[in-house]
Amino acid sequence: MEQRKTTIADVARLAGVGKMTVSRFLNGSAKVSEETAEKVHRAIKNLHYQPNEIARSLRGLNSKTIGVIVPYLLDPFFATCAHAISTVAKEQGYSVILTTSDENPEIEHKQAILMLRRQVNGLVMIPVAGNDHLYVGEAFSHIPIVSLDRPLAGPHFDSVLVANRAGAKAVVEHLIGHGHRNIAFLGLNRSLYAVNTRYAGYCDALAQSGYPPGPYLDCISQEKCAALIRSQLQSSQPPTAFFASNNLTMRYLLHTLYAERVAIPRRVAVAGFDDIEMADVAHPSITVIRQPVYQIGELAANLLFKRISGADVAETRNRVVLPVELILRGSCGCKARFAKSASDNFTSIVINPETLPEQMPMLD
Amino acid sequence: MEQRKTTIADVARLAGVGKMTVSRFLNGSAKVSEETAEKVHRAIKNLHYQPNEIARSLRGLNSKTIGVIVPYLLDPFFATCAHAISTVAKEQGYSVILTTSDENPEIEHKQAILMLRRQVNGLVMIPVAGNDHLYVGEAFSHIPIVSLDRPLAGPHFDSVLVANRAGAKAVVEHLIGHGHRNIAFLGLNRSLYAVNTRYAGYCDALAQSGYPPGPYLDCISQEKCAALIRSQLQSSQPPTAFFASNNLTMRYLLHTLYAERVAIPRRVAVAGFDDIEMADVAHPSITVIRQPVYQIGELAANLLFKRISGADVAETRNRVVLPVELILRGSCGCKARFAKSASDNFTSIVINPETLPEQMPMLD
DNA sequence: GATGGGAATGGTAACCTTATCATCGCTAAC
DNA sequence: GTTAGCGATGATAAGGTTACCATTCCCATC
Repeated sequence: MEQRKTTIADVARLAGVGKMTVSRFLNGSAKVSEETAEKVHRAIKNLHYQPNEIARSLRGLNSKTIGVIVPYLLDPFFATCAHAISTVAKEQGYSVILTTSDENPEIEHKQAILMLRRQVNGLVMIPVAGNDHLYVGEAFSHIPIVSLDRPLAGPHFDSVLVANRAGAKAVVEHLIGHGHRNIAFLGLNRSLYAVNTRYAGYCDALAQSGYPPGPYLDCISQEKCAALIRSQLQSSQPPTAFFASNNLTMRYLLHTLYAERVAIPRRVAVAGFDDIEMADVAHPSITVIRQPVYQIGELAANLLFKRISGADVAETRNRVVLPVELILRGSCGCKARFAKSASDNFTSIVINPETLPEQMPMLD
Repeated sequence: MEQRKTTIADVARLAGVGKMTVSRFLNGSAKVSEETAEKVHRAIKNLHYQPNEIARSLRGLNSKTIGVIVPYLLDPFFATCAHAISTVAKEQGYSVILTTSDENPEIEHKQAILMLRRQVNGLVMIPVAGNDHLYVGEAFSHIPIVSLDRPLAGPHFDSVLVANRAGAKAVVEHLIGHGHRNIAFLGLNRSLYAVNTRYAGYCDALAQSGYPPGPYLDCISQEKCAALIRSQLQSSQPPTAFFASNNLTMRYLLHTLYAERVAIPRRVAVAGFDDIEMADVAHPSITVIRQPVYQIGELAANLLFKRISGADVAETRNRVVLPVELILRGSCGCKARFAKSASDNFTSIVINPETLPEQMPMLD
């Protein structure tokens, strides 16, 4: 017995007014007399009427919806971005259609098109690595997109990035300052923008001191990564420091070093890019580059809504590169200490991008 | 120059056929001749036509959309659930409208109603603590809801929970087995279902051995929590073990103990509910109850789609209580060792809920 | 040759809302 | 007393799609 939903017509009938009057009452788009308003209000209450946003979207120009595509929600970095975007959207009265691409170009493409069909007013995405994203230029020719964490080509697309290269350079410089010159790099797939850009910064720092790059450990899986680290430790010229280029590789690294009972930082020093949960309570605490994760998502969302409102936004694309922080803790060889509170950032050095935009291998 | 979007009528005109033929071609709802299909296909390609899902939803009975409400995405537990739900929805061809309630009843209410207005076919939610949720019974009288992590009252609502009480009891029993009898409990707001239920299990275990409950530390903030722990340590009868009832309190606990240089497990033993990232590489590794987080989300989504498909689901409500695992690592006093790989679960004991449903303070 | 029936296709209405224009009643101004 | 103007309200159409029914055409059947 699937009864029909109550509509604005039902309300109008019960209140003894026209549909338009009800609509006006709901949207406040024009004045309704005190008396009529009362009648309509009562009718709405009695019928438990809820306006149909679908019909509203169809009629109007605005679905009040944005799409969000992230690779995963399992990674705290992505989850935090998604949270920030969701929060901004809520404040703006927009709903979020969220999906995960699983770092798979086909899924991403399919989901992006689906969002288009759902008439989203804009899209915030972390584009899948190694995809050319030609389709977005075609399909989203009239709908703004903001990418974050990774650049995205397109005439009216904005990107929010961080000082990957400068940050990596700074932390590796710091390791060099501690006397290290054979520093291993833990990375993932080379097609990942962040890894690649950070690798460049790592090379910058070494080159600046006249050293060659150390070994590049491609951490496809935890097992593979552990094996690579172990073989490095047993080589004739073992690295004296490891630089993990993101939170995942840091986890692999620590896992392996703890399991092998390698003393940090006595035998090998450790530093990473991307702060990880527990980095401050690890033993020793971990020196990292911290990204302003929440702000990245927040800024991306704000840029999108600026485009959506169509205000005074130039037709040129924006690329914002945010500074990062070097958080000096114990694993690099610095004197370790424990934070007194969550907001105590240890020794923190702000790293600004050298240049805007970064002179980095980019996809466009 | 905002050109009108191309519609099914444009396609029909260009292909020289009726709208219905195009619709049939798109949906495969009826046969279309080879020749016509070809014409329509070409027209769609030429015009870059994309069907309007909004219009489709308005006409049909099905928006192919579900709503998801979680308190935060910053907590890995919630993020993992959201990821699982998103994945299932994707497989089912559904889109997800996701929002965060920020553990705020008013936001939750508002967002739930908004989803209703957007004609979602179902809702998966982690209900805000301490809210009676009377409104969902009214508003969602014809739309299925599945709650997870926390129970939700309602005639056609399902819930997915875990063996909170039995799990907490098991891990506290284990601590007692190590000789502890003064065990402090780290909790959050008492209105949180999980905390409350786990506290009951903690009391069960102590009572079973004839011991009174230890101090309840209400960890409102990291600072507050640290202060409470410190004062406990300095009391005349300091606890010899700490039980952290969720991942957040565990983080606070470890942070404080490390900062205070308290030897684990020599001076105090530690165990928790909810596995945390890095628990296996912490120093020592942390004994916890692990919840099947991803499966919770997955199961919740599957239950929802069973309701949506309206198949052979009885009108009675389901309450599923999943088993948890006791992962014995070093912090409880057991002989520590390191996992060889991500899938190596150390010593793991499956804890089944004693009874179904749990005999716990529930909201209905 | 007439008829029945199935396959392919088209026309129309409906989904629910809001923009637009029209209407009505009233007051203010001449 | 007429009219302009304004405020409140209503009728209609449009937004893009699909369910439903009608139509057309052709072949098989008697």
